[in-house]
Amino acid sequence: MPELPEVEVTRRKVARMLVGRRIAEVVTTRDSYVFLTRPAVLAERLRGRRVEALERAGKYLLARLDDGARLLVHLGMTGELGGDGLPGEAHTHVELRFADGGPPVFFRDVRKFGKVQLLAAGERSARLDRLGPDALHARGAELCARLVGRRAPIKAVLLDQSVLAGVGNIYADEALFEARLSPLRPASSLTPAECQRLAAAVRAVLRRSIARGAGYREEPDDFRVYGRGGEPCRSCRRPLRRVVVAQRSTHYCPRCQRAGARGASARRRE
DNA sequence: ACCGCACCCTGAGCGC
DNA sequence: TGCGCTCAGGGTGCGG
Repeated sequence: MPELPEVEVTRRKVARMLVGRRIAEVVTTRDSYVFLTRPAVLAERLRGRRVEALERAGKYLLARLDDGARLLVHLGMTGELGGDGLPGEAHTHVELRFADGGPPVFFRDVRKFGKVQLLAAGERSARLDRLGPDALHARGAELCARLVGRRAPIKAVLLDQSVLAGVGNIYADEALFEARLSPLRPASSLTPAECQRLAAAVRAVLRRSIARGAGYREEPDDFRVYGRGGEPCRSCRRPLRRVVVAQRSTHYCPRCQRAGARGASARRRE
């Protein structure tokens, strides 16, 4: 579930309970899909380390440790990081206990699509290296450059983390609506002006969501098109459409987001 | 290099 | 109540 806004809100919240504290003990469940670093190794290397900072790269969280190592966490679809978990609660995979005796921090993930990995000091991560520019600071020219040669629908390409890191299914739909671009447009057909519009829309929808405190508690009303197939468009009142693009549900207004945004009607006005 | 698809895992909601 | 089905906001890896 978490896209960039949820991850950023989590980062800000968890930074307060993590940064500056020394890890005394690590409790994990048995090895599973979520552990890119074996639980025993993770526990051994984290013990005694102090957390210097909690950073975000796209949808990844990175806890920087005092020995230069980094703890990488991805929340997948259902991952949660926080201090309000119960020890031994189902789906809790990691519990960090601290030397100060204060409240522990938990990593939970029902579906186990999340990931935990310890990167040694200076160790590179192919996952991180793959990421494009952070979507929160998307720039039109950068976006445009990455759409060259991409014939897939712009919606599908926006989900590619090497294009813009952090955009997921919800905010891809929201940004395309805001930019008045059809999700079905071949990515490479976007003009520089449209790339600018889209980059600005991506930044805007992400920032608004962070400001609202993005999360599961978000009001359905906060989304303009996502999950609203069949409902009237807020702009033109005609029904929104739900289609499947890149195996993901995709919501848009066929009238406000025309496939030929640079089509006949747009050209006629020029 | 790009694209579509299968797959990873669990729970919620729905029709019967 | 229970069963079987579909769906879910993540990413990777494969073959074409």
